[in-house]
Amino acid sequence: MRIGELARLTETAPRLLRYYEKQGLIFPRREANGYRDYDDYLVDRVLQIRGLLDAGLPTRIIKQILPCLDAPRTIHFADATPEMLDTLESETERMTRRIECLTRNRDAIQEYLSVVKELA
Amino acid sequence: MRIGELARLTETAPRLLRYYEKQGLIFPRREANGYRDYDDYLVDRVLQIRGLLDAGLPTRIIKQILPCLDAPRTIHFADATPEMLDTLESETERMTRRIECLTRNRDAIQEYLSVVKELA
DNA sequence: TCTATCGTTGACATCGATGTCAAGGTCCAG
DNA sequence: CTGGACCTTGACATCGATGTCAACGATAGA
Repeated sequence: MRIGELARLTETAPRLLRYYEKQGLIFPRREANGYRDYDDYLVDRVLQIRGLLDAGLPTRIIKQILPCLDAPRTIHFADATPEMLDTLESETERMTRRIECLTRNRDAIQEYLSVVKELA
Repeated sequence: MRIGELARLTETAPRLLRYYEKQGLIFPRREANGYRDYDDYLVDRVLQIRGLLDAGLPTRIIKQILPCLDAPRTIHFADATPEMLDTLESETERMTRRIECLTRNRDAIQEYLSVVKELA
């Protein structure tokens, strides 16, 4: 599919799809006329990228994470340098801390909301 | 305490403590000489702010969230306008989506790491 | 008192994600 | 063949969080 369709399917501006490509997150093929040609699986890919971005991860890290999440699961040994494994390990720790912080605060807000509603 | 000590305790540059103040997240008193004077409880406050920022929330939202999380719990009815309750509700939904996305991807990375380690 | 260290404000720079616009090529429907 | 919709690249702008620097005042220890 072309960039416009992917943009509609993922609610992502074409500008950003090109940006994600420049950051090395997606690699569309090209039609003979130069137009980008996106495979269907890139819909999920882009949604995942948006989710991770929204969750606070920078494209630099997402780029390292994505190859590990490909389905069907292919273990990319070539990519699995010790430094990258370290990066991934410390990144999962950061993600866990984020999850805890988000959960704690979300629960506190929800409790606040429920108290306010009860008193209404 | 003064800004330098708070900076050490929270590992946050003084520049940012002033920035958070300008964004309306903290309100230190002033000494007679103009120096900012931070209460002890602001250590936790700043750590919470950093956690929320790191979790992807903008200061604009954090500013609305913080008053709901004060301990001892004081329900600020004056602040609890319907619009703000709406904001908080939709923000908790966003936080839940973030948590799910982070959890899903973290688990996938951890599984990848465990597989790679097993094969090592 | 001198000096190092810390504090103040304000301006300007940077960085990543995103918006916007210009100039031009492609494609298709009328 | 023409007009509108879509694509290309590239430049420049914006926005929030953060870094850095300048010019200056306050503090504290030798």
